[in-house]
Amino acid sequence: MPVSLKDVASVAGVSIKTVSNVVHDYPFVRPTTRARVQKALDDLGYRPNFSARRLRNGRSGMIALSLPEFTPYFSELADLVVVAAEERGLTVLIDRSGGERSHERRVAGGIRSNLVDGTIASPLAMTAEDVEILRDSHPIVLLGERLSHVGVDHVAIDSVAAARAATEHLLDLGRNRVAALGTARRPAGTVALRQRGYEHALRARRIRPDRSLYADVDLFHRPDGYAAVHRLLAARPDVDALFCFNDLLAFGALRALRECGRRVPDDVAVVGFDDVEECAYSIPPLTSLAPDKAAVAEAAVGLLVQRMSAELPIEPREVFPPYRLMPRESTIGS
Amino acid sequence: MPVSLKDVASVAGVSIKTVSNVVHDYPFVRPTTRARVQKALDDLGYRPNFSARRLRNGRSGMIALSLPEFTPYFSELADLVVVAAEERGLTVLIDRSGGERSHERRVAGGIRSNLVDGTIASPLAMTAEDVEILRDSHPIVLLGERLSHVGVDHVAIDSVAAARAATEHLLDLGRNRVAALGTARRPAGTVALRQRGYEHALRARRIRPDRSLYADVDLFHRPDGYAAVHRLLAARPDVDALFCFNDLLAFGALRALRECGRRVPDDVAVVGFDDVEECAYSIPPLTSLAPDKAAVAEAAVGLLVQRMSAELPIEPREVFPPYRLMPRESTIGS
DNA sequence: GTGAAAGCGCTAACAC
DNA sequence: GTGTTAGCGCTTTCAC
Repeated sequence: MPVSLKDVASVAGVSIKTVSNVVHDYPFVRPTTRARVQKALDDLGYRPNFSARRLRNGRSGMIALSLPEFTPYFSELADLVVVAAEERGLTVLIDRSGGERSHERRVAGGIRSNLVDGTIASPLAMTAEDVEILRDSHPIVLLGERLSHVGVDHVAIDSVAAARAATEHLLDLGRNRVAALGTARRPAGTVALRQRGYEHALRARRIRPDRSLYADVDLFHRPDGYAAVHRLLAARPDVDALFCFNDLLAFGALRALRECGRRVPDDVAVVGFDDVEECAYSIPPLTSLAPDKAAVAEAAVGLLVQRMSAELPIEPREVFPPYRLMPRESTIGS
Repeated sequence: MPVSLKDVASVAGVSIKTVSNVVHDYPFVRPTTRARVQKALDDLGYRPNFSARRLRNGRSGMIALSLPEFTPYFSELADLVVVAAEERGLTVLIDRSGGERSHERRVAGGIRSNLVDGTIASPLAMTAEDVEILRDSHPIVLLGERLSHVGVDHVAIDSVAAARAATEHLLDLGRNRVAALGTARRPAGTVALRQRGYEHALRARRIRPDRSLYADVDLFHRPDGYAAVHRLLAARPDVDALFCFNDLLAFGALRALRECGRRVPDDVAVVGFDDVEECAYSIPPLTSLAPDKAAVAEAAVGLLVQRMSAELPIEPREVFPPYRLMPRESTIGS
């Protein structure tokens, strides 16, 4: 049975305002009154009604974090976003969009816009137009590079440079048949950028990108990496290195390589992307391109908070958090 | 700029009620009126204010899912809970408690109680008393066995029987120095139950549980399994099997075993618990006790929905979803 | 078919 | 120091 301020007020024999004052630690309340009200509060088990509060003052103190799914990378990121938000007194409402455009749209600016004060979204399927519509009505910060230049705040590492660094690490090892795992028939967003970085690295060494070394996938999960590497090895048994566009693909790849009798890194060196915790425990441990996830989370929350509390419109900003390569045994042996 | 029903009404030249009727697809609205209102709705970009709606009709259509952290098991479970809830038209607000008691209490029945219609919580630190206080004021369903018999709905596989089955699998393989990885100085909750299942299995084969085969941990993460197995091997180099209380511990264990030159499963067979996706991709793939996670999620949401919509108080119920052992190469070779 | 108005619980401006 | 009151946006009788 919900208890309202009014209930407490009548029990304590004071007005609703006095109860409100006590609840909000308003200093100018006579100590005896305060004690009496506090007792009534405790006895009745009063708890503020957030909907009413939000309706009244227009803020909920909550932000939404919309993620396609709870894979390791997004889980680790969510953890950090929650922490960063808590430091600012904000509660995070986490939403799993399933990568569906309709859901992403709804979440980002629609249904929730009157529930949360702002949204951090990692869109998979949302289009630039979707975002355009939303951004004026609701503070929003985008994670990942898919919709760059769309006029909203943006947080993502420089994917091209990072992919290039990962590929160069393999080339520096003397490998010259480096495959790219995670490409797509019609590359877009993140995939396109990582592919570009890979190609830049090759070209800088005067190596011609070779279509037969591109392993396409539908999703970025372990089974996709597994299946793609089996196909790749059938077509190009001479491959000597693998740049995987994320770690899950790499884990699937490690398994496929092992099944095909390839030693890692002796026969094939493997680099992943994201540096999820699992990298340190795979066999062999996976060298991975590590985005500074804490910096990503911090930047996203920071930008969003600024935007939420801004009086005037803010120019869209772009933040590129740092990254670094974490070398492990999948490339440098043990 | 938020648009209210009133705004739409004045633009469409009708009353607020008519707009509401259109928004709610109330059938008895003259088509011409409906069209005019719909146009105003679209032009102004009306979106309902959820706080107001909730304030008015007492329900938010949201449930909270409170998890200690976003580890693989909880992430997979969260995915399934979101899906199960969506099927019932509910939105899930996911909360990361960090395993802190104060946070768990707040979430479970406190701060959020007026924001969500019910809560599914997987408590790590919450005590029985905490739950007692909350359960009458707020629909709640608990995941995991830690607080059994506390008078609230409960969903958890039979941990004792499941742990026993996992241990028996190792014994059936002819191993007789089976260590338990994941025990604690002061076993409680899940740990106590899994330990008991392990001991039951041993005793049924007339094997005396041996303290030196208990590998204690602080947390259930990969590094804890890794460190504990290094200690275990130092003390008991003759161990020939490992029952790990969760998969992450097992992944840490696999790595430690490999570093110590133990072959899996030839020298040491390893069983995990939870059957997270990673099991199929570890090297070797990990045999694991697989709770039916979809059934857990389904049961949790189902119980909660019943409770939320109940007129009369419901007796606390306990649901034990099925589980099964998923044999893989970490015990049965390849 | 549509309109007017009360009231959900809260906050804040304004009285006293 | 404390009380009164308007009104946030919505739903829902109850009139018309």
